[in-house]
Amino acid sequence: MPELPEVETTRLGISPHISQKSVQQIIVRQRQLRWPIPDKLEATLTGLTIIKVKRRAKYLLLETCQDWVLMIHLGMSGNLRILRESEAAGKHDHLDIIFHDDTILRYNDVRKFGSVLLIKPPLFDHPLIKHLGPEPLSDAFNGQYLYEKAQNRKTAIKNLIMNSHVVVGVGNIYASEALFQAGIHPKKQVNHISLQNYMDLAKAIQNVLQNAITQGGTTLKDFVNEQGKPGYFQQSLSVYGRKGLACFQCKQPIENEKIGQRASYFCANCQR
DNA sequence: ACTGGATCCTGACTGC
DNA sequence: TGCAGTCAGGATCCAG
Repeated sequence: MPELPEVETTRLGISPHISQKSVQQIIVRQRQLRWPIPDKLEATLTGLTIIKVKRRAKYLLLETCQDWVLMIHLGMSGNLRILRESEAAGKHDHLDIIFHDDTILRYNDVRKFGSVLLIKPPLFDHPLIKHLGPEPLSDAFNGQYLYEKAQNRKTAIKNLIMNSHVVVGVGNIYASEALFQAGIHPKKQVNHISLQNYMDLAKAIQNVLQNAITQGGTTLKDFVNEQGKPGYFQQSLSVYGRKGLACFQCKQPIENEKIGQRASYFCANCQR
């Protein structure tokens, strides 16, 4: 399930195959995703050239030569692949974008939680982007920032860092991993955490995400890159999915509890 | 303004 | 073997 590293891996993977190419044809097989694929997509995008593939949070932004941007979210089970030649569409292959040189960008999403939308700049005004927090790997995100965001709240720390209005791109897996790395219990109330702990946590989040990007995304569920190949990050997970197994630091069993409706993994001994 | 819960969907897995 | 129930998970929406 794509988190920020998977989306970035996808961006880096598809960009060289579709940049500076013009759209020749679009095939939509299923319009009903998180939001319906707009009816005007085919007429609007056909003939336009993709200039650049950018990313904001977990949204991929395909900028065109005109005033349109194709905004793609992979939801939880979505993936984009590059095909060199036509290949029979599978059950959940909802969209093909075919370029003038026959390269195909194919969108697949089993659970249909993703979205494909057409938007106009300025992007920061778009309702889905307007209220997003800073990118975790940017200078705007640091311990001081997190500390300030926490002051008037009472929620559990794991909920805070997974809130995309606070910071984007930290999903369920990497939230558990970062909290373990920082030695903070996922249920700890956000206004009871010191500035020093927030500085450690911000660093841990950046460290976990950067490592995952370097390694090409996690393959824990069904993530595949632009070539349909899995990532390799799962070997590096310290707590996620390790319920009952020995903590790598202290050998106590890893615990599993629901926090904010999400499965959470932690070491009650190392994380306080 | 903030919080927790419900919600969208399908496939994998568990238990009877 | 079959069937029902549970779970996974991003992010929005809604009610309190």
